[in-house]
Amino acid sequence: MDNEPTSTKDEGFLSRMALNDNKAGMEGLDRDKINSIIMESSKGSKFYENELKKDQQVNQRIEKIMLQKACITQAQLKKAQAQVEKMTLALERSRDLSRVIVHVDMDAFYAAVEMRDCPELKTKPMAVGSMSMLSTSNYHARKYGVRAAMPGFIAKKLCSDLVIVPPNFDKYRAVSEEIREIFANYDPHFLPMSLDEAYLDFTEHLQQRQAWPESLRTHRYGPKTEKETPTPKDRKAKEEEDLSPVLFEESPGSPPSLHGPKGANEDSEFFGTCVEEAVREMRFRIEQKTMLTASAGIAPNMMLAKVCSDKNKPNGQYRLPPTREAVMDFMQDLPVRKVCGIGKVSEKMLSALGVTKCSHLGQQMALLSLLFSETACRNFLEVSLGLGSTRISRHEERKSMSIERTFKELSDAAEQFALCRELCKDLAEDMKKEGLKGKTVSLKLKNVNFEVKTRAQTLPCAVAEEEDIFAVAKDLLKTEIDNEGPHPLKLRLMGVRMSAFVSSEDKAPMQKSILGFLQKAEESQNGGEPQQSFFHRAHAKRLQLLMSSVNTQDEGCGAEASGIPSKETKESAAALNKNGSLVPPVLENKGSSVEDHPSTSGYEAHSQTLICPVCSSKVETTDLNAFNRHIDICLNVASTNPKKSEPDSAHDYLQECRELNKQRRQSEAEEEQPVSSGVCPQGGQRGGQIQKVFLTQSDSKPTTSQQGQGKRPDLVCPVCHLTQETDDLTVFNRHVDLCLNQEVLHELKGQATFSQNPSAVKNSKNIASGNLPKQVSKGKNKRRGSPSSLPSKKLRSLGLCNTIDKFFK
DNA sequence: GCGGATCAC
DNA sequence: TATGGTGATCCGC
Repeated sequence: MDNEPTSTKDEGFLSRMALNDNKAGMEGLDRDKINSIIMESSKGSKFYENELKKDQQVNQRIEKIMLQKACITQAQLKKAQAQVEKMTLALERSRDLSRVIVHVDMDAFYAAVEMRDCPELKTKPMAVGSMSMLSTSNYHARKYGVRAAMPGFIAKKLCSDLVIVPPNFDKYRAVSEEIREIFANYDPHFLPMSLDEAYLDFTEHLQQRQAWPESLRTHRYGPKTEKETPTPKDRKAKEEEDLSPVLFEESPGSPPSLHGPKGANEDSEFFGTCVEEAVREMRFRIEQKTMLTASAGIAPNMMLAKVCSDKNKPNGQYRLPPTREAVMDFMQDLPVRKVCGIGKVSEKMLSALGVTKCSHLGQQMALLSLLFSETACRNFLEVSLGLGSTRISRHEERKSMSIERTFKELSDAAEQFALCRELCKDLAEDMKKEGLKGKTVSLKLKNVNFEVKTRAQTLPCAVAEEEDIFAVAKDLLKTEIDNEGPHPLKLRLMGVRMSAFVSSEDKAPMQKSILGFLQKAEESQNGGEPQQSFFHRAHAKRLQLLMSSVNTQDEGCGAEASGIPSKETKESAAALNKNGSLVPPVLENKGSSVEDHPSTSGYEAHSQTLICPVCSSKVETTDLNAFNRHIDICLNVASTNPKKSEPDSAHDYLQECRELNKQRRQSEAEEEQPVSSGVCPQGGQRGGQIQKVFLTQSDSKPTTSQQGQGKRPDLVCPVCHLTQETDDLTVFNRHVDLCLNQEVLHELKGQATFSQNPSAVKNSKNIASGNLPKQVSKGKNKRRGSPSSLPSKKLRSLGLCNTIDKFFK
């Protein structure tokens, strides 16, 4: 192995460095020449060296599995094969071909938008990005091997005429909104994967469509299309002729043009009732509205639809018939790399085992099941059978939020701390915008050799304030700096991430009006202090639970902005250099630790007085446990609500409170600190406990005795906006419940009605996925388990059967 | 829970 | 001159 001819190694390494012709528009170009240019441009750079290193690591992984493979006995293989067959049968039985899933993907999206808005670009090879990194390129540039994720300076070597346009994400977002409006007409619950990509379930639409008159299936040419804007702002007129030919002079696999002279009418186009016609119609409308083209794949599940959308790109579509035969046929020669979730590394590892096509996966399943993890194998088997998710579900709550920046070498510790603080500040802002609080803070560092390191710490309770985040990140950074000994850390990237969010509450932006309302009520209760109280949070949580069915401003997934901010970041780094006003944190850090920061010296509530949300009386304790007990007593009702009241989170909360109090007592017990920022850091947790106050319908608290607290202001229902003649929260809650429920019911009914009428579908797109008919989407629609997992340790220690048993269980 | 790695966009 | 940012997941500790 060590003396392998270098050519072999280079070849392997190419799979990492070189151009991958996986993307559309890369057919028939001089690969060797392109690759040699890429390699020449990279050779000797730190980046290149690091890639080489990573590639060697992959090679070692491969060596390992090859060794394991050599140890596998016939008996093991035979047993595995039997299991595979059993599993295959089970999967086969569960095969569902009844859904019509569509994956839509805009063609060279960013580049296409720029070309649309700047006609001179249309004839030129161009890309969006910077000299450091390109986001995407047009098809003209792709002929030279210029592609997304390639540094601009290398792209320039491949194509000296290349025009590089800086990205304009606001514009792309706006266009994305336009296409999403169209998506919603076909599936109000469509799943956006990024600005330019989405999955749609056409099944329902097609059922309705069968009964539609032709008029509903006729769409006019012109940028307006949507009935709401019959304005004659015909920007199209001028550019019509150079529109579609411009982007793609020759669209290789394109089916009949969208502009087929099908319609009798010159200025409109008819569409049939079948899937292909419906999808063609959707793409037509996208093009008329945005002057941009899209490609689509139609298949019985998401995995297949995604592959299909690539088949006739650009400006084309491909339908895979919903029969087992067609599916298996389709998978037969499909390269594994085409499947979402199988990347460069997995491809290489599989390739070492002779697996390059999806059919090989099926053939080698027994072997694979002995070499890869359960998760990976399950995925392999499903892929080999052409199975995938048949139900589209919107993403759940986000699990992390982060910010990172790349810059020119940064070695000065003071500057590093200053940068770290800046990142924490920005992150805290973002967290607040979404009302998030997290317990885990991670610091990410990349040194000038491109080596990446992450360090994390989990707090006993959730935080969101800049100071709290920084206190942790700073310590993590300090440790790394110290570890580097006398040498400085030479960084090229720093990032901060928050995760382990406590709950979904406090999604303030979704319901400003209600929160505003609550804020008011609460301020008066707290004597005007704009402090987030239990009252506030519990209300917010409860209302949100109810409102979540009405509100789906789910932005879908992140990863929408693959920004190329190198310029910006360099500037900001430079600014940091100059910014003498920043206290050099390294000094203040000397010998310091968390204790230096009052805001983090204890995570407990510092308030000396806590107000019970039920009886509104002051509870003289800082012990959250005691306080909770008080509330429990106040409540004195069984939480009978069957709705998921997140008992876990309540449990966690109590646990943490215990932990906190223990810590507090253990540490300097007498050191009483003032309230830090007015917001109790762990407040986010409380919803779990408090929420039952408001979720409990049978909650027949006699009086809640706010009377003693002075007159509560008039309570105005945030739904019906009527003042309620009561100051009893329980009564008021019941009223809001009724109002909300009615509204939800109304919305639901509305949807049922609207769905008969295509023009109104849009109106119902705000029905939350939470109200979808129960969908047991078995897999996440996201990336499926990384199939590239190393063979499990169990296997390495020869316990081969262990894994496979679990896998087939 | 942590850290490295892979993957998608 | 020069190789990104964000989020998710998996695996082995």
